[in-house]
Amino acid sequence: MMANERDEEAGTGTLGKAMAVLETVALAERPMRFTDVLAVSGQPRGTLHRQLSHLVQEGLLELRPDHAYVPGLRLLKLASASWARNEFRAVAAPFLEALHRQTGETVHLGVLRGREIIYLDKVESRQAVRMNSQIGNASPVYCTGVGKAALAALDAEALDAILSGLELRRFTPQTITSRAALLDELAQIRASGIAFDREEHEPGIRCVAAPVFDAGRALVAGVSVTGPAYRVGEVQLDDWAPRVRHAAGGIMAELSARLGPQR
Amino acid sequence: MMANERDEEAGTGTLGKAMAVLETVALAERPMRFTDVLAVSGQPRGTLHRQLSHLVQEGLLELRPDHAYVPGLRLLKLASASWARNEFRAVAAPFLEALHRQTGETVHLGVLRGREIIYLDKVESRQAVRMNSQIGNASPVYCTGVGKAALAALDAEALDAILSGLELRRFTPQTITSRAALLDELAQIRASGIAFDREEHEPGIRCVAAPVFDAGRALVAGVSVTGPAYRVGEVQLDDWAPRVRHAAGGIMAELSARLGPQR
DNA sequence: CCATTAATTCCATTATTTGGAACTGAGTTT
DNA sequence: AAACTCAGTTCCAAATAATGGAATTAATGG
Repeated sequence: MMANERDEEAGTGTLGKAMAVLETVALAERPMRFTDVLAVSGQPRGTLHRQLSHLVQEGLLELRPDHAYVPGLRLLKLASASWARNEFRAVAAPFLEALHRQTGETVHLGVLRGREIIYLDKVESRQAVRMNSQIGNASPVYCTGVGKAALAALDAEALDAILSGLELRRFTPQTITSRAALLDELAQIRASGIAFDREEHEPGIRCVAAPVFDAGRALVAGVSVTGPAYRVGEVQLDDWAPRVRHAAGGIMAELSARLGPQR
Repeated sequence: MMANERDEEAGTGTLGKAMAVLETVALAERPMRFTDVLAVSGQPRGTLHRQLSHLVQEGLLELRPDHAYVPGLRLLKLASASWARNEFRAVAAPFLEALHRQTGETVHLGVLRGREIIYLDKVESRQAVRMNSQIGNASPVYCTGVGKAALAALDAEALDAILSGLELRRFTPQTITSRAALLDELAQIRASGIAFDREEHEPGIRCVAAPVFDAGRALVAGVSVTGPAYRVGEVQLDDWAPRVRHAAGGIMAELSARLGPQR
């Protein structure tokens, strides 16, 4: 109960510890003050204080006049470059747009990182929600379309490494919360090449996804079309499935064509 | 000529050096290999190699099979949180949208960070360019509307600190490249509360901007409306100026109302 | 296959981080 | 007003991690 406080990487080395502190603060729901960080970081006062000071000095955090630490702008600058120059994203973009044109709904591209899905890109259905709040967002693997698609592309060993110790938290009544049921589902996804999310993560949100992977680049990802349940029925999802699979196939083909040869 | 290779922060401390390396790689136009980084980092082989390894281990960089270092996904995750939880952005968002509705053109919110403007948000004119490629982007202060607006909000001392040693590189025939001319321009902006960018940064792009600042929060920023020269004449810019100034005023009022009291 | 360049590993030296404790200063209670 | 509390900051000897020159191994290409 207290062992998995920072279960991803345990923050080894000076940089690792600094990043652990940064992540704690940056991902916190609300601004944290020194004592708040101290409570969860498990580090001595002096040490933590210096780490925070260094992070502030580097522009990764900002210290507001009211002593609250908030994420700094340097992160944005770095991430912007990281996004703009991401080759995988660039290769996939036209396929995402095509898929959006065909379906009219929101299209996502998500990559597996550790035990999470990170959304790399999206094409919005309209500008309703207005922003790529989603890009860079981390979501669970086991209850999102993209996540399950990505899991299905893994070999047994890699899959086990991710699932072992992963808590299958319930988000909605449909969330898969048993390991056995998840493995069944993944087998089905492997067979059909298609993953569905039937309101398993957010109530009222459905989605069809297909895996995208590339052994040479050790890349495991997924594409999906997402829509509100009132507009997108299960029949509609089935109908879109081939297009989603086709887009995924196109991305993979393009990947090996564009990036493979020169490997 | 070789002194200002890393002129912003000189990367002191272990974290600072690591960040300097990260920035070098993340902001590079193209993927860098070990030797490429070595050439510009000015550090011994062993040292640099370990630093890069640590960055890879932390997910801030990725090492591709072809030995090229590329920005890692963890940056996106951190930046996404940083963006989503930024209070200033949240306060400004409705004003940006109003400005977009009034003008129909692209609206930007940019913040001064060091000697650069970092774009915090934008509302696109249409989905032509499709993505917030701009968000997190760093642009020069002296030849963008938002940048000049922000500079005009600074006191003499702060302004001097930024301008001293800043190279006024020419981007277009209209770029202001003399310090004196820039100071004149800033005086004019201070007087009128409005900054123009008359194709000074990118040919064919014009913009009106107004400063947004808050002494209490040590925040210096700007809002702008940007459009292509063929569609947006100088008369049009003049016409929009009051609205832009009004939006900037609204943001400042809201800032002190929402965040001021509880300081 | 050999020559050459690039990438990685090694390890004694050096610099930085560590962490317990003491200090400061603002706000609160007696 | 003095005593108390709590959050934040500073200090410094000991422990730890980073440094960097040189040797080793892997990749490239002629």
